[in-house]
Amino acid sequence: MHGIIDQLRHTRLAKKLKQSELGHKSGLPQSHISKIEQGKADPRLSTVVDLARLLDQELVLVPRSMLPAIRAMLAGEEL
Amino acid sequence: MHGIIDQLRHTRLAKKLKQSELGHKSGLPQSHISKIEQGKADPRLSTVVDLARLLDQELVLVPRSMLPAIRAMLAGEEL
DNA sequence: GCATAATATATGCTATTACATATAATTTAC
DNA sequence: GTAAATTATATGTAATAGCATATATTATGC
Repeated sequence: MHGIIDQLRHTRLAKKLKQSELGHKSGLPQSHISKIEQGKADPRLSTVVDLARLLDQELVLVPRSMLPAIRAMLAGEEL
Repeated sequence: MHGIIDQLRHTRLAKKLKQSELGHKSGLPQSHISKIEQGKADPRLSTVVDLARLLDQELVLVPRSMLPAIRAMLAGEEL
């Protein structure tokens, strides 16, 4: 689970956004963003979807068997 | 958000699993599975990740720009 | 070093989820 | 049609997320 949260945090940093800015956009207090990013809160699915979208990301459900192919695709995009 | 939940429900049906079976595997009561599947509860991220894994699925965070490519890939897999 | 910026921690309250259990309603199979 | 299977709804409790606000701590920039 905290793989997704770590990725969200990584993306926030890459976009040079502060926790307080993301909090403001999402309606959550900066302190709660901090808790979520540190794995100290288990956020609701809707909260994670909202945060992801604010960072131009989407949560997708995929068959586990396709994970390698999808990861390869994402890795290629990063280059 | 309920796109993911709908997909989970669809996957459960495709695997011919009952709500009570999924509930038992996940430690959640069948009644709560029902609520989640109907969008009447906003489950925690960890709950959704657990349910997904029990159905051989994974939640993945992807750049929105890559959604079409990933969806195309997933569609290909279904054939 | 110091001021400022940013994040982490604390406290408190409300609403909701998670979970238990029971039962009502619907669907399925014969 | 009816019984059995399955899902939906109800009630209750405990734990926690969401949210507000404040402040402590750490990081950054000069």
